Amino acid sequence: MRLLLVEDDRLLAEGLASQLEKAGFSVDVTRSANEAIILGEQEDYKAGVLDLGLPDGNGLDVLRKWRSSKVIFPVLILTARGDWQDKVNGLKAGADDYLAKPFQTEELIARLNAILRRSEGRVHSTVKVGRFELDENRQRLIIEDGTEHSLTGTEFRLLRCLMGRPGHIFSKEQLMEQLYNLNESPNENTIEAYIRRLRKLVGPETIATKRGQGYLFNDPV
Amino acid sequence: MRLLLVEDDRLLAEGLASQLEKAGFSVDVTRSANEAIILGEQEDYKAGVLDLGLPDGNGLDVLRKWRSSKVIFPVLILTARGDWQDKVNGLKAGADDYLAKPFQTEELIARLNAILRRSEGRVHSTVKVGRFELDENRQRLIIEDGTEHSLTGTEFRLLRCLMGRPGHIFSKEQLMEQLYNLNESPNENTIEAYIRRLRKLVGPETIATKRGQGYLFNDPV
DNA sequence: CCAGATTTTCAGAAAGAGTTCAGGTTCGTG
DNA sequence: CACGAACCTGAACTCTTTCTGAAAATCTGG
Repeated sequence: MRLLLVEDDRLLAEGLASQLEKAGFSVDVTRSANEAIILGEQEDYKAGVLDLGLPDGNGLDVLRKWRSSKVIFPVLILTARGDWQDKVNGLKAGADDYLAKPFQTEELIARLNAILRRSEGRVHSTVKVGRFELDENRQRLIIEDGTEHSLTGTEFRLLRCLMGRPGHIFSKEQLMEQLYNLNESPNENTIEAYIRRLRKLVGPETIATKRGQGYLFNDPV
Repeated sequence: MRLLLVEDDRLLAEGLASQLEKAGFSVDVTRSANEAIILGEQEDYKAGVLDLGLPDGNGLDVLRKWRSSKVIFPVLILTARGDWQDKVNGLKAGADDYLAKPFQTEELIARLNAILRRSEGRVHSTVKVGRFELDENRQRLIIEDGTEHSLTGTEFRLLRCLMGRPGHIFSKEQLMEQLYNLNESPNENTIEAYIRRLRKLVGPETIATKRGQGYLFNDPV
Protein backbone atom coordinates (compact mmCIF):
# COMPACT_ATOMS: atom_id res chain seq x y z
CA MET A 1 0.00 0.00 0.00
CA ARG A 2 2.10 2.91 -1.23
CA LEU A 3 1.78 6.27 0.43
CA LEU A 4 3.34 9.68 -0.02
CA LEU A 5 4.21 11.68 3.06
CA VAL A 6 4.95 15.35 2.46
CA GLU A 7 6.37 16.74 5.66
CA ASP A 8 8.79 19.52 6.39
CA ASP A 9 9.94 18.52 9.86
CA ARG A 10 12.49 15.79 9.23
CA LEU A 11 12.22 14.31 12.68
CA LEU A 12 8.46 14.07 12.59
CA ALA A 13 8.59 12.71 9.08
CA GLU A 14 10.92 9.90 10.04
CA GLY A 15 8.90 8.98 13.07
CA LEU A 16 5.66 8.92 11.12
CA ALA A 17 7.17 6.99 8.26
CA SER A 18 8.44 4.26 10.52
CA GLN A 19 5.09 3.90 12.25
CA LEU A 20 3.17 3.94 9.02
CA GLU A 21 5.44 1.25 7.67
CA LYS A 22 4.74 -0.80 10.73
CA ALA A 23 1.06 -0.36 9.94
CA GLY A 24 1.61 -1.96 6.55
CA PHE A 25 2.16 1.06 4.33
CA SER A 26 5.10 1.54 2.09
CA VAL A 27 6.01 5.20 2.52
CA ASP A 28 7.87 7.71 0.39
CA VAL A 29 8.84 10.93 2.13
CA THR A 30 9.58 14.33 0.69
CA ARG A 31 9.89 17.76 2.24
CA SER A 32 9.78 19.69 -0.98
CA ALA A 33 6.57 20.97 -2.51
CA ASN A 34 7.90 20.70 -6.02
CA GLU A 35 9.09 17.18 -5.53
CA ALA A 36 5.75 16.32 -3.98
CA ILE A 37 3.91 17.53 -7.08
CA ILE A 38 6.08 15.49 -9.37
CA LEU A 39 6.03 12.38 -7.25
CA GLY A 40 2.28 12.55 -6.88
CA GLU A 41 1.82 12.81 -10.60
CA GLN A 42 4.31 10.16 -11.57
CA GLU A 43 4.12 7.52 -8.91
CA ASP A 44 1.20 5.34 -8.12
CA TYR A 45 0.28 6.11 -4.53
CA LYS A 46 -2.81 4.95 -2.76
CA ALA A 47 -2.98 8.02 -0.53
CA GLY A 48 -1.11 11.15 0.47
CA VAL A 49 -0.43 12.86 3.78
CA LEU A 50 0.29 16.50 3.24
CA ASP A 51 1.64 19.02 5.69
CA LEU A 52 0.57 22.48 4.65
CA GLY A 53 3.66 24.35 5.81
CA LEU A 54 6.51 23.58 3.45
CA PRO A 55 9.82 25.37 2.88
CA ASP A 56 9.49 25.91 -0.85
CA GLY A 57 5.79 26.44 -1.30
CA ASN A 58 2.36 26.08 0.18
CA GLY A 59 0.94 22.61 0.65
CA LEU A 60 -2.37 23.81 -0.70
CA ASP A 61 -0.74 24.59 -4.00
CA VAL A 62 0.58 21.07 -4.12
CA LEU A 63 -2.90 19.77 -3.58
CA ARG A 64 -4.39 22.07 -6.22
CA LYS A 65 -1.74 21.07 -8.70
CA TRP A 66 -2.48 17.44 -8.05
CA ARG A 67 -6.18 17.87 -8.39
CA SER A 68 -5.87 19.89 -11.56
CA SER A 69 -3.77 17.20 -13.12
CA LYS A 70 -5.41 13.87 -12.65
CA VAL A 71 -4.07 12.87 -9.28
CA ILE A 72 -7.03 11.32 -7.60
CA PHE A 73 -5.69 9.43 -4.63
CA PRO A 74 -7.17 10.58 -1.34
CA VAL A 75 -5.21 13.22 0.55
CA LEU A 76 -5.17 13.93 4.25
CA ILE A 77 -3.81 17.30 5.25
CA LEU A 78 -2.02 18.17 8.45
CA THR A 79 -2.83 21.62 9.73
CA ALA A 80 -1.50 23.67 12.58
CA ARG A 81 -3.77 23.38 15.53
CA GLY A 82 -6.87 25.44 15.16
CA ASP A 83 -6.09 26.92 11.81
CA TRP A 84 -9.66 26.73 10.69
CA GLN A 85 -9.09 28.58 7.49
CA ASP A 86 -6.50 26.09 6.36
CA LYS A 87 -8.88 23.25 6.94
CA VAL A 88 -11.61 24.83 4.91
CA ASN A 89 -9.29 25.81 2.12
CA GLY A 90 -7.79 22.36 2.15
CA LEU A 91 -11.12 20.67 1.82
CA LYS A 92 -12.10 23.07 -0.90
CA ALA A 93 -8.89 22.26 -2.72
CA GLY A 94 -9.92 18.64 -2.71
CA ALA A 95 -8.54 17.14 0.49
CA ASP A 96 -10.41 14.17 1.86
CA ASP A 97 -9.74 14.73 5.54
CA TYR A 98 -7.62 16.81 7.86
CA LEU A 99 -5.82 16.34 11.14
CA ALA A 100 -4.69 19.13 13.45
CA LYS A 101 -1.24 19.02 14.95
CA PRO A 102 -0.34 17.72 17.38
CA PHE A 103 -1.95 14.35 16.86
CA GLN A 104 -1.42 10.75 17.81
CA THR A 105 -0.12 8.49 15.13
CA GLU A 106 -2.92 6.03 15.78
CA GLU A 107 -5.38 8.72 14.90
CA LEU A 108 -3.58 9.39 11.67
CA ILE A 109 -3.56 5.72 10.77
CA ALA A 110 -7.23 5.36 11.59
CA ARG A 111 -8.13 8.30 9.39
CA LEU A 112 -5.94 7.12 6.60
CA ASN A 113 -7.68 3.80 6.64
CA ALA A 114 -11.00 5.59 6.66
CA ILE A 115 -10.27 7.67 3.58
CA LEU A 116 -8.76 4.66 1.89
CA ARG A 117 -11.95 2.72 2.46
CA ARG A 118 -13.97 5.63 1.22
CA SER A 119 -11.89 5.97 -1.89
CA GLU A 120 -12.11 2.34 -2.80
CA GLY A 121 -13.71 2.04 -6.14
CA ARG A 122 -13.27 5.69 -6.95
CA VAL A 123 -9.57 5.25 -7.47
CA HIS A 124 -8.79 2.86 -10.21
CA SER A 125 -5.69 1.57 -8.56
CA THR A 126 -3.27 -0.68 -10.28
CA VAL A 127 0.27 -1.80 -9.75
CA LYS A 128 2.18 -2.08 -12.97
CA VAL A 129 5.41 -3.97 -13.41
CA GLY A 130 6.75 -4.73 -16.87
CA ARG A 131 4.18 -6.59 -18.89
CA PHE A 132 1.97 -7.11 -15.86
CA GLU A 133 -0.69 -5.01 -14.27
CA LEU A 134 -2.45 -5.81 -11.05
CA ASP A 135 -5.92 -4.35 -10.69
CA GLU A 136 -6.40 -3.91 -6.98
CA ASN A 137 -10.10 -3.22 -7.12
CA ARG A 138 -11.05 -6.21 -9.09
CA GLN A 139 -8.29 -8.43 -7.86
CA ARG A 140 -7.25 -9.23 -11.37
CA LEU A 141 -4.01 -9.66 -13.22
CA ILE A 142 -3.81 -8.09 -16.66
CA ILE A 143 -1.04 -9.15 -18.99
CA GLU A 144 0.15 -7.11 -21.92
CA ASP A 145 -0.87 -9.77 -24.40
CA GLY A 146 -4.43 -8.92 -23.50
CA THR A 147 -5.23 -11.81 -21.24
CA GLU A 148 -6.81 -11.21 -17.89
CA HIS A 149 -6.95 -13.49 -14.89
CA SER A 150 -9.07 -13.36 -11.82
CA LEU A 151 -7.08 -14.13 -8.69
CA THR A 152 -8.15 -15.74 -5.47
CA GLY A 153 -7.62 -13.83 -2.26
CA THR A 154 -4.34 -15.44 -1.30
CA GLU A 155 -2.95 -15.43 -4.81
CA PHE A 156 -3.71 -11.76 -5.00
CA ARG A 157 -2.15 -10.80 -1.69
CA LEU A 158 0.99 -12.71 -2.46
CA LEU A 159 1.34 -11.26 -5.92
CA ARG A 160 0.68 -7.76 -4.68
CA CYS A 161 3.41 -8.17 -2.14
CA LEU A 162 5.92 -9.31 -4.74
CA MET A 163 4.91 -6.79 -7.39
CA GLY A 164 4.87 -4.02 -4.81
CA ARG A 165 8.64 -4.15 -4.73
CA PRO A 166 9.99 -5.64 -7.92
CA GLY A 167 13.51 -6.94 -7.60
CA HIS A 168 13.29 -7.19 -3.85
CA ILE A 169 13.80 -10.60 -2.30
CA PHE A 170 11.08 -11.71 0.09
CA SER A 171 11.90 -14.61 2.35
CA LYS A 172 9.26 -17.23 2.88
CA GLU A 173 8.99 -16.09 6.48
CA GLN A 174 8.29 -12.53 5.37
CA LEU A 175 5.67 -13.68 2.93
CA MET A 176 4.06 -15.78 5.62
CA GLU A 177 3.87 -12.73 7.83
CA GLN A 178 2.24 -10.74 5.06
CA LEU A 179 -0.36 -13.36 4.27
CA TYR A 180 -1.24 -14.72 7.66
CA ASN A 181 -1.39 -13.74 11.26
CA LEU A 182 0.51 -15.18 14.17
CA ASN A 183 -2.03 -17.70 15.41
CA GLU A 184 -2.74 -19.34 12.11
CA SER A 185 0.25 -19.79 9.92
CA PRO A 186 0.27 -22.87 7.76
CA ASN A 187 3.05 -25.01 6.44
CA GLU A 188 5.69 -23.10 4.52
CA ASN A 189 5.04 -25.31 1.57
CA THR A 190 1.86 -23.33 1.12
CA ILE A 191 3.95 -20.43 -0.12
CA GLU A 192 5.71 -22.71 -2.55
CA ALA A 193 2.38 -23.97 -3.77
CA TYR A 194 1.12 -20.45 -4.38
CA ILE A 195 4.35 -19.39 -6.04
CA ARG A 196 3.78 -22.24 -8.41
CA ARG A 197 0.25 -21.13 -9.20
CA LEU A 198 1.39 -17.60 -9.83
CA ARG A 199 4.16 -18.82 -12.10
CA LYS A 200 1.60 -20.61 -14.18
CA LEU A 201 0.10 -17.19 -14.83
CA VAL A 202 3.12 -14.95 -15.23
CA GLY A 203 5.61 -17.50 -16.55
CA PRO A 204 8.33 -19.27 -14.64
CA GLU A 205 11.05 -16.67 -15.19
CA THR A 206 9.05 -13.74 -13.91
CA ILE A 207 9.16 -14.89 -10.32
CA ALA A 208 12.71 -15.96 -9.51
CA THR A 209 13.88 -18.16 -6.69
CA LYS A 210 16.89 -17.15 -4.65
CA ARG A 211 17.73 -20.43 -3.06
CA GLY A 212 18.01 -20.07 0.69
CA GLN A 213 16.84 -16.47 0.56
CA GLY A 214 13.40 -16.27 -0.94
CA TYR A 215 11.51 -15.13 -4.02
CA LEU A 216 11.42 -11.98 -6.08
CA PHE A 217 9.40 -10.51 -8.89
CA ASN A 218 11.80 -9.68 -11.67
CA ASP A 219 12.28 -6.00 -12.23
CA PRO A 220 12.02 -5.26 -15.94
CA VAL A 221 15.00 -3.11 -16.91
CA MET B 1 -26.91 23.34 -11.85
CA ARG B 2 -27.72 24.84 -8.47
CA LEU B 3 -28.05 22.61 -5.51
CA LEU B 4 -28.85 23.07 -1.84
CA LEU B 5 -26.95 20.96 0.66
CA VAL B 6 -28.42 20.89 4.15
CA GLU B 7 -25.89 19.21 6.38
CA ASP B 8 -25.09 19.55 10.04
CA ASP B 9 -21.57 18.14 10.08
CA ARG B 10 -19.45 20.97 8.83
CA LEU B 11 -16.58 18.77 7.78
CA LEU B 12 -18.74 16.44 5.79
CA ALA B 13 -20.56 19.37 4.27
CA GLU B 14 -17.36 20.98 3.04
CA GLY B 15 -16.05 17.76 1.63
CA LEU B 16 -19.28 16.98 -0.15
CA ALA B 17 -19.62 20.48 -1.45
CA SER B 18 -16.16 20.44 -2.91
CA GLN B 19 -16.75 17.15 -4.62
CA LEU B 20 -20.19 18.12 -5.85
CA GLU B 21 -18.70 21.26 -7.27
CA LYS B 22 -16.16 19.17 -9.03
CA ALA B 23 -19.05 17.20 -10.48
CA GLY B 24 -20.44 20.38 -11.98
CA PHE B 25 -22.94 21.52 -9.40
CA SER B 26 -23.04 24.89 -7.82
CA VAL B 27 -23.66 24.21 -4.18
CA ASP B 28 -25.13 26.26 -1.37
CA VAL B 29 -24.61 24.87 2.10
CA THR B 30 -26.57 25.45 5.24
CA ARG B 31 -26.70 23.68 8.54
CA SER B 32 -29.83 25.31 9.84
CA ALA B 33 -33.29 23.91 9.30
CA ASN B 34 -34.91 27.32 9.28
CA GLU B 35 -32.45 28.72 6.83
CA ALA B 36 -32.94 25.66 4.67
CA ILE B 37 -36.70 26.25 4.51
CA ILE B 38 -36.25 29.86 3.48
CA LEU B 39 -33.52 29.16 0.98
CA GLY B 40 -35.50 26.35 -0.57
CA GLU B 41 -38.51 28.59 -0.99
CA GLN B 42 -36.69 31.62 -2.29
CA GLU B 43 -33.87 30.31 -4.39
CA ASP B 44 -34.09 28.40 -7.57
CA TYR B 45 -32.43 25.10 -6.94
CA LYS B 46 -32.51 22.12 -9.19
CA ALA B 47 -32.22 19.66 -6.33
CA GLY B 48 -31.67 19.38 -2.60
CA VAL B 49 -29.61 17.08 -0.42
CA LEU B 50 -31.03 16.94 3.05
CA ASP B 51 -29.52 15.45 6.15
CA LEU B 52 -32.26 14.51 8.57
CA GLY B 53 -30.39 15.25 11.78
CA LEU B 54 -30.12 19.01 12.19
CA PRO B 55 -29.34 21.13 15.23
CA ASP B 56 -32.42 23.34 15.12
CA GLY B 57 -35.10 21.06 13.80
CA ASN B 58 -35.88 17.84 12.04
CA GLY B 59 -34.97 17.52 8.38
CA LEU B 60 -38.29 15.88 7.74
CA ASP B 61 -40.05 19.05 8.83
CA VAL B 62 -37.96 20.99 6.37
CA LEU B 63 -39.05 18.64 3.65
CA ARG B 64 -42.71 18.84 4.68
CA LYS B 65 -42.56 22.61 4.77
CA TRP B 66 -41.05 22.65 1.32
CA ARG B 67 -43.62 20.31 -0.07
CA SER B 68 -46.51 22.16 1.53
CA SER B 69 -45.35 25.37 -0.04
CA LYS B 70 -44.62 24.85 -3.68
CA VAL B 71 -41.03 23.72 -3.58
CA ILE B 72 -40.88 21.01 -6.15
CA PHE B 73 -37.25 20.33 -6.81
CA PRO B 74 -36.25 16.75 -6.14
CA VAL B 75 -34.82 16.03 -2.71
CA LEU B 76 -32.45 13.32 -1.70
CA ILE B 77 -32.31 12.61 2.02
CA LEU B 78 -29.31 11.35 3.95
CA THR B 79 -30.22 9.00 6.75
CA ALA B 80 -28.15 7.53 9.50
CA ARG B 81 -27.09 4.12 8.50
CA GLY B 82 -30.00 1.82 8.77
CA ASP B 83 -32.59 4.17 10.08
CA TRP B 84 -35.25 2.51 8.09
CA GLN B 85 -38.07 4.44 9.66
CA ASP B 86 -36.48 7.68 8.57
CA LYS B 87 -36.20 6.46 5.03
CA VAL B 88 -39.83 5.50 4.92
CA ASN B 89 -41.00 8.70 6.53
CA GLY B 90 -38.75 10.67 4.24
CA LEU B 91 -40.14 9.09 1.14
CA LYS B 92 -43.64 9.59 2.46
CA ALA B 93 -42.88 13.24 3.12
CA GLY B 94 -41.97 13.66 -0.50
CA ALA B 95 -38.31 12.77 -0.84
CA ASP B 96 -37.24 11.42 -4.19
CA ASP B 97 -34.49 9.16 -2.98
CA TYR B 98 -32.49 8.37 0.11
CA LEU B 99 -28.93 7.41 0.84
CA ALA B 100 -27.69 5.77 4.02
CA LYS B 101 -24.58 7.07 5.68
CA PRO B 102 -21.81 6.31 5.22
CA PHE B 103 -21.88 6.52 1.47
CA GLN B 104 -19.51 7.12 -1.36
CA THR B 105 -19.69 10.52 -2.90
CA GLU B 106 -19.90 8.95 -6.33
CA GLU B 107 -23.00 7.19 -5.27
CA LEU B 108 -24.51 10.44 -4.13
CA ILE B 109 -23.65 12.09 -7.40
CA ALA B 110 -25.04 9.21 -9.38
CA ARG B 111 -28.29 9.33 -7.50
CA LEU B 112 -28.52 13.05 -7.75
CA ASN B 113 -28.16 12.78 -11.47
CA ALA B 114 -30.81 10.11 -11.46
CA ILE B 115 -33.37 12.20 -9.63
CA LEU B 116 -32.46 15.19 -11.75
CA ARG B 117 -33.06 13.25 -14.92
CA ARG B 118 -36.28 12.04 -13.47
CA SER B 119 -37.39 15.51 -12.60
CA GLU B 120 -36.43 16.95 -15.94
CA GLY B 121 -39.73 15.81 -17.27
CA ARG B 122 -38.49 12.62 -18.68
CA VAL B 123 -41.32 10.23 -18.48
CA HIS B 124 -39.08 7.25 -18.36
CA SER B 125 -36.22 7.44 -15.94
CA THR B 126 -34.21 4.38 -16.62
CA VAL B 127 -30.87 2.89 -15.93
CA LYS B 128 -29.58 1.09 -18.97
CA VAL B 129 -26.84 -1.49 -18.90
CA GLY B 130 -26.20 -3.68 -21.88
CA ARG B 131 -29.35 -5.50 -22.85
CA PHE B 132 -31.10 -4.44 -19.69
CA GLU B 133 -33.07 -1.40 -18.78
CA LEU B 134 -34.38 -0.63 -15.35
CA ASP B 135 -37.42 1.61 -15.28
CA GLU B 136 -37.18 3.43 -12.00
CA ASN B 137 -40.65 4.85 -12.06
CA ARG B 138 -42.46 1.66 -12.73
CA GLN B 139 -39.98 -0.55 -10.96
CA ARG B 140 -39.72 -2.77 -13.94
CA LEU B 141 -36.97 -4.54 -15.79
CA ILE B 142 -37.03 -4.36 -19.55
CA ILE B 143 -34.90 -6.73 -21.56
CA GLU B 144 -33.85 -6.14 -25.13
CA ASP B 145 -35.71 -9.19 -26.36
CA GLY B 146 -38.90 -7.31 -25.53
CA THR B 147 -39.80 -9.02 -22.31
CA GLU B 148 -40.68 -6.98 -19.28
CA HIS B 149 -40.77 -7.97 -15.66
CA SER B 150 -42.15 -6.14 -12.72
CA LEU B 151 -39.95 -6.32 -9.65
CA THR B 152 -40.74 -6.44 -5.98
CA GLY B 153 -39.35 -3.69 -3.79
CA THR B 154 -36.32 -5.54 -2.59
CA GLU B 155 -35.57 -7.05 -5.95
CA PHE B 156 -35.68 -3.60 -7.44
CA ARG B 157 -33.44 -1.94 -4.86
CA LEU B 158 -30.88 -4.65 -5.12
CA LEU B 159 -30.85 -4.61 -8.88
CA ARG B 160 -30.66 -0.84 -8.99
CA CYS B 161 -27.68 -0.93 -6.70
CA LEU B 162 -25.87 -3.42 -8.89
CA MET B 163 -26.84 -1.83 -12.19
CA GLY B 164 -25.98 1.61 -10.85
CA ARG B 165 -22.33 0.69 -11.07
CA PRO B 166 -21.79 -2.05 -13.57
CA GLY B 167 -18.53 -3.86 -13.09
CA HIS B 168 -18.18 -2.76 -9.51
CA ILE B 169 -18.05 -5.44 -6.87
CA PHE B 170 -20.50 -5.01 -4.02
CA SER B 171 -19.83 -7.06 -0.94
CA LYS B 172 -22.75 -8.71 0.74
CA GLU B 173 -22.22 -6.37 3.68
CA GLN B 174 -22.48 -3.34 1.43
CA LEU B 175 -25.63 -4.66 -0.15
CA MET B 176 -27.06 -5.32 3.27
CA GLU B 177 -26.31 -1.76 4.27
CA GLN B 178 -28.08 -0.42 1.23
CA LEU B 179 -31.14 -2.58 1.72
CA TYR B 180 -31.52 -2.81 5.46
CA ASN B 181 -30.58 -1.27 8.77
CA LEU B 182 -28.67 -2.50 11.77
CA ASN B 183 -31.53 -3.39 14.10
CA GLU B 184 -33.38 -5.49 11.63
CA SER B 185 -30.98 -6.86 9.15
CA PRO B 186 -31.73 -10.37 8.08
CA ASN B 187 -29.53 -13.31 7.43
CA GLU B 188 -26.95 -12.78 4.73
CA ASN B 189 -28.45 -15.66 2.88
CA THR B 190 -31.28 -13.31 2.01
CA ILE B 191 -28.97 -11.53 -0.37
CA GLU B 192 -28.03 -14.83 -1.92
CA ALA B 193 -31.68 -15.67 -2.31
CA TYR B 194 -32.40 -12.39 -4.08
CA ILE B 195 -29.36 -12.71 -6.26
CA ARG B 196 -30.75 -16.03 -7.32
CA ARG B 197 -34.08 -14.53 -8.23
CA LEU B 198 -32.52 -11.72 -10.18
CA ARG B 199 -30.38 -14.24 -12.03
CA LYS B 200 -33.50 -16.03 -13.08
CA LEU B 201 -34.49 -12.82 -14.82
CA VAL B 202 -31.22 -11.56 -16.26
CA GLY B 203 -29.46 -14.86 -16.75
CA PRO B 204 -26.82 -16.42 -14.56
CA GLU B 205 -23.79 -14.82 -16.23
CA THR B 206 -25.04 -11.27 -16.01
CA ILE B 207 -24.59 -11.12 -12.27
CA ALA B 208 -21.23 -12.59 -11.42
CA THR B 209 -20.00 -13.88 -8.10
CA LYS B 210 -16.57 -12.91 -6.89
CA ARG B 211 -16.08 -15.51 -4.22
CA GLY B 212 -15.08 -13.93 -0.96
CA GLN B 213 -15.63 -10.46 -2.36
CA GLY B 214 -19.19 -10.04 -3.48
CA TYR B 215 -21.35 -9.67 -6.55
CA LEU B 216 -21.23 -7.50 -9.62
CA PHE B 217 -23.40 -6.68 -12.59
CA ASN B 218 -21.33 -7.43 -15.65
CA ASP B 219 -20.25 -4.41 -17.57
CA PRO B 220 -21.04 -4.91 -21.23
CA VAL B 221 -17.95 -4.19 -23.29
C1' DC C 1 -59.20 -11.47 9.60
C1' DC C 2 -58.23 -13.51 5.20
C1' DA C 3 -55.69 -14.29 0.81
C1' DG C 4 -52.11 -13.28 -1.93
C1' DA C 5 -47.74 -11.28 -2.40
C1' DT C 6 -43.38 -10.68 -0.53
C1' DT C 7 -39.61 -11.52 2.43
C1' DT C 8 -36.83 -14.46 5.22
C1' DT C 9 -35.04 -18.77 6.83
C1' DC C 10 -33.41 -23.40 6.57
C1' DA C 11 -30.69 -27.31 5.33
C1' DG C 12 -28.45 -30.06 2.09
C1' DA C 13 -25.72 -29.84 -2.28
C1' DA C 14 -22.20 -27.95 -4.99
C1' DA C 15 -18.34 -25.36 -5.98
C1' DG C 16 -14.23 -23.09 -4.88
C1' DA C 17 -10.31 -21.78 -2.12
C1' DG C 18 -6.74 -23.06 1.01
C1' DT C 19 -3.68 -26.50 2.71
C1' DT C 20 -1.10 -30.68 3.02
C1' DC C 21 1.28 -34.58 1.37
C1' DA C 22 4.46 -37.62 -0.98
C1' DG C 23 7.53 -37.90 -4.02
C1' DG C 24 10.70 -35.90 -7.53
C1' DT C 25 14.19 -32.42 -8.87
C1' DT C 26 17.82 -29.08 -8.34
C1' DC C 27 21.43 -26.86 -5.99
C1' DG C 28 25.52 -26.13 -3.32
C1' DT C 29 29.12 -28.05 -0.63
C1' DG C 30 32.45 -31.11 1.25
C1' DC D 1 30.56 -37.02 -7.10
C1' DA D 2 27.61 -37.95 -3.31
C1' DC D 3 24.76 -36.07 0.01
C1' DG D 4 21.47 -33.23 2.37
C1' DA D 5 18.80 -29.26 2.16
C1' DA D 6 15.89 -26.50 -0.32
C1' DC D 7 12.59 -26.31 -3.72
C1' DC D 8 9.08 -28.00 -7.19
C1' DT D 9 4.97 -30.43 -8.47
C1' DG D 10 0.45 -32.60 -8.99
C1' DA D 11 -3.09 -34.39 -6.69
C1' DA D 12 -5.82 -35.19 -2.71
C1' DC D 13 -7.94 -33.51 1.22
C1' DT D 14 -10.43 -30.11 4.27
C1' DC D 15 -12.89 -26.21 5.09
C1' DT D 16 -15.60 -22.23 3.79
C1' DT D 17 -18.59 -19.89 0.82
C1' DT D 18 -22.20 -19.93 -2.25
C1' DC D 19 -26.25 -22.07 -4.47
C1' DT D 20 -30.68 -23.94 -4.43
C1' DG D 21 -35.54 -25.33 -3.71
C1' DA D 22 -38.90 -25.21 -0.64
C1' DA D 23 -41.15 -23.94 3.47
C1' DA D 24 -42.08 -20.66 7.09
C1' DA D 25 -42.89 -16.05 8.48
C1' DT D 26 -44.33 -11.51 7.58
C1' DC D 27 -46.68 -7.86 5.38
C1' DT D 28 -50.53 -5.59 2.86
C1' DG D 29 -54.80 -4.40 0.97
C1' DG D 30 -59.55 -5.47 1.05
